[in-house]
Amino acid sequence: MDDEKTRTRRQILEAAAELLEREGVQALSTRAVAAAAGIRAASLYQFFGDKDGLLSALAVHAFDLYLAQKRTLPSGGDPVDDMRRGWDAHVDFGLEHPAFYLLMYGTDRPGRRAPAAGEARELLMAFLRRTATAGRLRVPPALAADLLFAAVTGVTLSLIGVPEADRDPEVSPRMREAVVGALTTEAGPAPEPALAVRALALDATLGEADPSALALRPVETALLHDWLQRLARQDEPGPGGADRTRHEDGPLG
Amino acid sequence: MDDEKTRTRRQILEAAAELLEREGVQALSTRAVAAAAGIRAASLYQFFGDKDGLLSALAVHAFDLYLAQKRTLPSGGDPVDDMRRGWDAHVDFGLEHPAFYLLMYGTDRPGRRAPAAGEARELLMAFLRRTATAGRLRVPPALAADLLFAAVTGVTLSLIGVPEADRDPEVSPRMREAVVGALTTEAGPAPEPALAVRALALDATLGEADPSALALRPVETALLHDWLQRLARQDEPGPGGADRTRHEDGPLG
DNA sequence: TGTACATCAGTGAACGCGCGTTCACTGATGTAC
DNA sequence: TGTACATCAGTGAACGCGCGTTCACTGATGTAC
Repeated sequence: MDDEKTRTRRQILEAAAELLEREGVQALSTRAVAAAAGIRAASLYQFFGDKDGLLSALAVHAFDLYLAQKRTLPSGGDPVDDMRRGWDAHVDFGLEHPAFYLLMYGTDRPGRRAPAAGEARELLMAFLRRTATAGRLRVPPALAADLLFAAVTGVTLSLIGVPEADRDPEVSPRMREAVVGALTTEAGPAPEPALAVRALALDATLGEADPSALALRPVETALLHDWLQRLARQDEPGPGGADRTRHEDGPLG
Repeated sequence: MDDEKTRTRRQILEAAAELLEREGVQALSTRAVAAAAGIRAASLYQFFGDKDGLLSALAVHAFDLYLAQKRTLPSGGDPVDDMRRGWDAHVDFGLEHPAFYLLMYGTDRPGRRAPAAGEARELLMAFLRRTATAGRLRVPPALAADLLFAAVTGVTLSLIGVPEADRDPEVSPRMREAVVGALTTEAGPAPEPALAVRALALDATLGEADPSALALRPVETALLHDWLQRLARQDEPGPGGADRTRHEDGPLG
């Protein structure tokens, strides 16, 4: 019986998803979703509480699809290659399911991000911490996550906004390489890793260690984290060697 | 009398703009806008035809503000520095006027971009063609425009979605430098400009020349344009020298 | 200068619509004796 | 096995609301004679 209810719930969500992809977000009235699912609008309230609950459940459903697709990616050992694959998978998902993507990452209501987006970010952060531990990250994982997020959603949303025939297929790969190049270091035993990279790798490793097993007291560890992050931000070689000094203290930084 | 009508129209738009910034897009009902402007909802139909006309006029108004702010930027001669200043002005505008920005670049209705956005892109393209003529662009202007647009809107929208206190001030400058580095070449008389840069500079200069003054026939000129663009895309030094070969033929390109 | 008329921006009231939501109910299913 | 009862998913109808839009009208303004 409970199984049956779960199954009905899933069927409603699948009908709503189909409607969403076919006619867009604004076609998702309670009546339209109910009709698509073959029930009455009033019945939705037993499953989802109210319309917001329905939309949230739909966003979770969308993230499930997204993460399921991502999970099929083979991990090729090299974290930077994994980053590229993750980028491409993200953009592909957005272009294959634009309505879902807009529900997940669109800007209807900024700040009111789907809660499931938090989980996706946590997965990204975990990946970036591992990358930092491997000494392949130039910047702190949180900053890398912000930059990757901004770049990949910017690319995907702008491609979605353009008719398929008019899309320049180079936009995504070029942005990907520009960002990957700015965030990561070369593979191999790095002939003399920079100070920042070493600080970051240590910081990430420290963060994963059991606090009670460290030779430092908590307050000392916290201070060390702070110092390492400051070192990490201090001297990273910029991509392409562009002159950044004149702009580092602009209105945003 | 016509002046007076124009003035009233402007006052309605300013009231609508204030309402938009104060309460968001969805507060913009015809009744609410009319009340804010001190008139009746029915009167709006004399000025704007219908609600869509009001919103379009509001988007135009927003772009006017945006371009007015951009026009105050001093041009420092160097096109790459101008590109940086333009980036910062864009992000600043978005963070100062988030509701306007969402109306202009948000993703409520992908594809249904405000027509005024086309003018803004044309300004960007003109700037990028000049940059290419100066031999400072690594890629064709249209591709550069796509990349700049995707990156700067991605950064701005993602910053808008985060509470002001939680924003990392490094996100925008770092993305800016990554993209500027990927799109442009170093200043100075470039000790041996790459083939791509020379091809692009020639292509841009050709595009600005009077066709009848050229020694080539139209069909020859068109073919030359094509060849130059192919050369331009063939060998650009990637930022940071990241290994791109394995990914160039991915699902997107 | 004064009067009759035309113009038209703006009004007030109402229309019909789709929406989210509520609620008493029905009828099938499961349970207790 | 049979009967009476409890449960509850789903129903049908209605509620009130805010919305975009329409339209006959008003009254101030400008114009022609």
